[in-house]
Amino acid sequence: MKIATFNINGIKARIEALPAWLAQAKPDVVCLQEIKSVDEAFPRELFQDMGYHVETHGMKAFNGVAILSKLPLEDVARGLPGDPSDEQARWIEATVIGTRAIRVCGLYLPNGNPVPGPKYDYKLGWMERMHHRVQQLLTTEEPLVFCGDYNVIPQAQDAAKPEAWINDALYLPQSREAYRRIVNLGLTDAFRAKQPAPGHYSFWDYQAGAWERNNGIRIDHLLLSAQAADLLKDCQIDKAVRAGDKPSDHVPVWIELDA
DNA sequence: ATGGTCGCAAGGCGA
Repeated sequence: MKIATFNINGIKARIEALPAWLAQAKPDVVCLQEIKSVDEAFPRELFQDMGYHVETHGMKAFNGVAILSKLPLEDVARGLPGDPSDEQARWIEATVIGTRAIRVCGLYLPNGNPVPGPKYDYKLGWMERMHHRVQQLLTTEEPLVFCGDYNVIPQAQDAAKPEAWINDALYLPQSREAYRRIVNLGLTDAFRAKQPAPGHYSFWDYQAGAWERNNGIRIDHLLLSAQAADLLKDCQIDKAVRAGDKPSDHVPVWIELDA
């Protein structure tokens, strides 16, 4: 089973590039972030016609996540538990029914800039809520995949210019510590496990020729529970997508599971 | 230190 994560930065802007990538990469499951659309405006028929079940958790203009799956989805849940006042659409879960059931969580973790301020406080609070949700799900002992745009650069080797990020919410020690606390619940960073060499990125800013200079960062991650990590066969970044027509500033990252 | 570029949606915010 091939499971991908892709921050598309707006479904309207990616209405051609996303189907083109799906047709070429043929993932079984895709978690999308920043659909920037309400559920009613999401072009679900386009993806249904390509053989995907479509579950969205959108909102007007910003954020928004979705899961596309060629396999049936069960027990869909929307929103990260722990704060009923949180109206931002950043979390969706579903169980994918393949040869075995896999719980897939698609997430769009808050950016957190500028620091300090309420946006950074929201990021850290959101990460604490995610820590709690991961703890809860781990008790099920199901294979779990937590994938999405984490807006965290885990280590210096995950940035072309780590020194440029030292005061940024994506790389501050507190951000990386909160990320590490989640990983240390017992999750495996699929890409790091399969591609230990530095210099692989999933995001290049639109500004200042970041792509042309390969000034990237790795912030899109697939974290696997032990039961899912046992099934891990491969993990790749589809870097070439960034050089395509009208690209997102992120590229897809995917895993192949023996399931 | 600043500005640089996109997307959404129709002015400015978010990244």
